[in-house]
Amino acid sequence: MPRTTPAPSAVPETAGAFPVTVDVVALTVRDAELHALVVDRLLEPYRGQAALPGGFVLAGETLEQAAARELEEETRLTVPAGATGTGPWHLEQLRTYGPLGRDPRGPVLSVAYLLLAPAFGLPAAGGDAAAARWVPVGDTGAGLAFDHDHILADGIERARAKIEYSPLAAAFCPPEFTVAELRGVYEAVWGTRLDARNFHRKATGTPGFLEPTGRLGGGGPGRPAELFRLAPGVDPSATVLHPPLLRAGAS
Amino acid sequence: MPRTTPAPSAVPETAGAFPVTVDVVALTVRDAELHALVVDRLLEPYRGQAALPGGFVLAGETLEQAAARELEEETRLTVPAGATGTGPWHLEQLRTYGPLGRDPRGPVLSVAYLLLAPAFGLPAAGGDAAAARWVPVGDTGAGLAFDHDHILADGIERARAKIEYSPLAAAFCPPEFTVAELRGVYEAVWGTRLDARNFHRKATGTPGFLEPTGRLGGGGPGRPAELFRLAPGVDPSATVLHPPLLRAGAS
DNA sequence: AGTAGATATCGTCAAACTGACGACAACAAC
DNA sequence: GTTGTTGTCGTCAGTTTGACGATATCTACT
Repeated sequence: MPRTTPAPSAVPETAGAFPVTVDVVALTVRDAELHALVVDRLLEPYRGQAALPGGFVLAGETLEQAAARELEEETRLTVPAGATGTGPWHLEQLRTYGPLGRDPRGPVLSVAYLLLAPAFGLPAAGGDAAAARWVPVGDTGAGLAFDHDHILADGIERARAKIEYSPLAAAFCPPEFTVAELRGVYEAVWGTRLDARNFHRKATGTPGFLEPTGRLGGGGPGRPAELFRLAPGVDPSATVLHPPLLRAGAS
Repeated sequence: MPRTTPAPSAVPETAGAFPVTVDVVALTVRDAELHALVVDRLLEPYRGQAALPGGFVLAGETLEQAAARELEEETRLTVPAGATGTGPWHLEQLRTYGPLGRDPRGPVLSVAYLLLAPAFGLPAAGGDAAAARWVPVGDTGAGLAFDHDHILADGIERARAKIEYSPLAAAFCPPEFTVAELRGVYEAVWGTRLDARNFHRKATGTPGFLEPTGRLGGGGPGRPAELFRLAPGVDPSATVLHPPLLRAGAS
């Protein structure tokens, strides 16, 4: 029964209603290289092609919930609660794409999320995904479905820029880590080499960044390194690194 | 006539469809103070209350088109074409809010845009707005409709952070401007005072930022200042200021 | 055990940058 | 002209940066 007299405070009928998807740019550092998480699509469109994990937002859920659900369904990776806070794992909104010209099914809006994960998160396919794997971002022109190449590039650039001014690089590390591990993250994300001595001085000398645990982390060859954790009470989304850890570049 | 056999490549029926609005955080610098653009709502909900300009995205338009259309309808401010490029006016996506718990009409997604405008843009009410005006952002707790207080705060923080590392402050200025005008933008956006001599040294000494025109801009008392324009070919969205113009702060 | 190789951490030093501020130039108002 | 105001150039000490030497402490191998 169509309602001819809409309630005084209803959404106007001229407004469009759009299907909304979430897509996740999940990044990690494995073997000193930055990797992104991709799945092989099991359904049309782009069936069999690689794509970012993601899917439609269901009624009654938030965007963050949809992002976490789709990620878990398709890759079995579980974002810990409070991953927008301190420590390993970090989930933040990247930006919104669409609705025109990006999905053959019609106008679809996609809200992209950026996830920074430690290397111990190993994916396993599920849901609408035939396979899930980490691929090095160096494999350029990944040939992803939809506009996911573009979204992935935006996510990588966001990550590269953000670790300059925020403690977010620690989101790639386990809860306790050495300065060398942290330096490895910067080197992998930026694709550059950094001087170990200067990096140590800057990282440990930046107030509100690292907190020593007193313990040592051994294992490999060489002198054992001191273990650090993120300084307590830091919001990695806020810009707190003064001075910032700038990428070498124009000057 | 309901379709019982959906096309193989159609949006699944379990997917929700959401009304989508765009809201614009428009900022300008007037009388050495940062101002935001607000309108008084003519329609329910929140009728009569102040809000950010914005409205529903219509079928067939992009988000940027919807943002520009709503801004023009409600405030008569026209965003010049290519405002995502160099020069005065700058429009960029801020982030997406919702869909739960932010609109009494139900789940509505809102894509917020950030507009940086020169002071010569004067609004006039129209469309669904009873009034349109610039209000100083210092008037805290503006009491805007929906979650617009939150969106406005996010937009202001984005602007404050972005002028540190990008030439975006010039988006508040006319096409040609003096170093003092530019300094006034920084002082207004950050709410601080800057040393004119050191600012002049940094602004003119940063490669890829300012380009002298050779002409002088006179008028007021004191020695006439040299006119500059933005260096050609800069993408204000890209991080190009090396070293950045950091806010004074922790150190 | 002893040595070689690797890594972590601390120092040193010159160049660049920053913030505070003096000095002078070039205008308007009187 | 004198005064007040603003723009631009210099100076100077303290800080930060980048390059790199030196030493500590581990593993691996002979």
